[in-house]
Amino acid sequence: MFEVFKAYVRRQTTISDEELGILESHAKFKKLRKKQYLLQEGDVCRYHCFIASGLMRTYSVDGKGNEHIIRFATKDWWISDRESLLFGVPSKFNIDAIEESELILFDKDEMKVAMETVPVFGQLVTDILNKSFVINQNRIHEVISSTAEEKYQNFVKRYPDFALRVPQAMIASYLGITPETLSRLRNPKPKK
Amino acid sequence: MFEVFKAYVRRQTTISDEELGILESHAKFKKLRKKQYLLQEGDVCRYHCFIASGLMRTYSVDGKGNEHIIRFATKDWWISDRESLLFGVPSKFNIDAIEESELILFDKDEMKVAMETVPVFGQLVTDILNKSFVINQNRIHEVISSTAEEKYQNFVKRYPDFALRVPQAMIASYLGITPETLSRLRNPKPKK
DNA sequence: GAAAAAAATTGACAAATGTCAATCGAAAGG
DNA sequence: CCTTTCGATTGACATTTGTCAATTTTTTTC
Repeated sequence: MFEVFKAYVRRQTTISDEELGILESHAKFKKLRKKQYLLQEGDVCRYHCFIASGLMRTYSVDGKGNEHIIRFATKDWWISDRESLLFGVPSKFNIDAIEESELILFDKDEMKVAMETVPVFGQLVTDILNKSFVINQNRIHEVISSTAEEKYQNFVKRYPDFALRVPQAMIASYLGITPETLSRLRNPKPKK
Repeated sequence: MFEVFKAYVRRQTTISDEELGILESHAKFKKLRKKQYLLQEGDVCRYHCFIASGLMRTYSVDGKGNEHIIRFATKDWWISDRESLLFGVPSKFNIDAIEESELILFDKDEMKVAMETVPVFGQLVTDILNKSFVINQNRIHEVISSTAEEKYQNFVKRYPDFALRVPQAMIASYLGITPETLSRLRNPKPKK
């Protein structure tokens, strides 16, 4: 399973086998079935998680029992609750598997060591953080400036893969609309 | 003006006067009157900007001429268009001064040098990035899961200062609602 | 492949938010 | 001090989106 991670890192940086070995020495592995939790609300997030295969989501559950998905993540993406991880506070979110998934976990402290010991990896992680920031910024922009329909169109364009693999109700949740509204966007009334 | 920046850095890290001197050697200064641009849509953002005083905003203008404010920033905050800065692409956003502002600019490349030469500063900047990520994540969560009223209440609670200094129409724009809707939230119909 | 469960659709209606125009009030400039 | 401009409010109405319940369709499980 670590091969996926190696390939991922090699694709983005120039790194030696020795260095990859160091990273592997800090890694733990985990397999999740559909619907299994990686993190539950109230828990403290301890790991930076790399997805070797599968499909995951991060979401909250509000007072009325409604789920709000803030993020999907799939192969070659990282997932964690950064707020909980960074500040050691209980997470507001749940993370679970939409599809059976294989994960590579790096403990918070070991991650720090790994990033310092293998600077190219540290740089890679910082680059990811920068890109994630930009992606979030753009999502904020979209969500405050677009109609439900535009949001859905953009979602399909940006994440065609998710549009196929994720149940519609979850996409609606990610977009901040109800499943019924999304269904109606997709099946407009015949115009006459 | 650099004193504000020094105080800011000293508050967050242990840093020597020599190191602060190095940082100063990379800094440029800029003063903006109300409504003056720091960055205009289409331009490439070249600087990391620290706000020594004043109040700034980042926003886009859509096809209908409507503004969408994605961020306010004030004293001791950083502002830039990270996407444009990072990737060298034309910015989708405008940045201008809501109030007369004093800025300290660090050119992209010089910033990199500064962060490497003064590691505590580098760490500080990375920490800020991490925190910004978390703030954005929380904003996304809020905007997909809250009503207009909740968003406004949270805004006032989180940024009481902005709530006083920023015109209501801009707050509405930040929240992704119309000024009329915000006005009505604030002045509910007498109930009988 | 039948039964059960989950997901998506649809209808009728309610609630929230947007649009446009008019008015009011405050404050900024000459 | 007056006038002009900008910001905020309000009303009437349109549009979008949500809610709830009933069906239909698809997928899963045995």
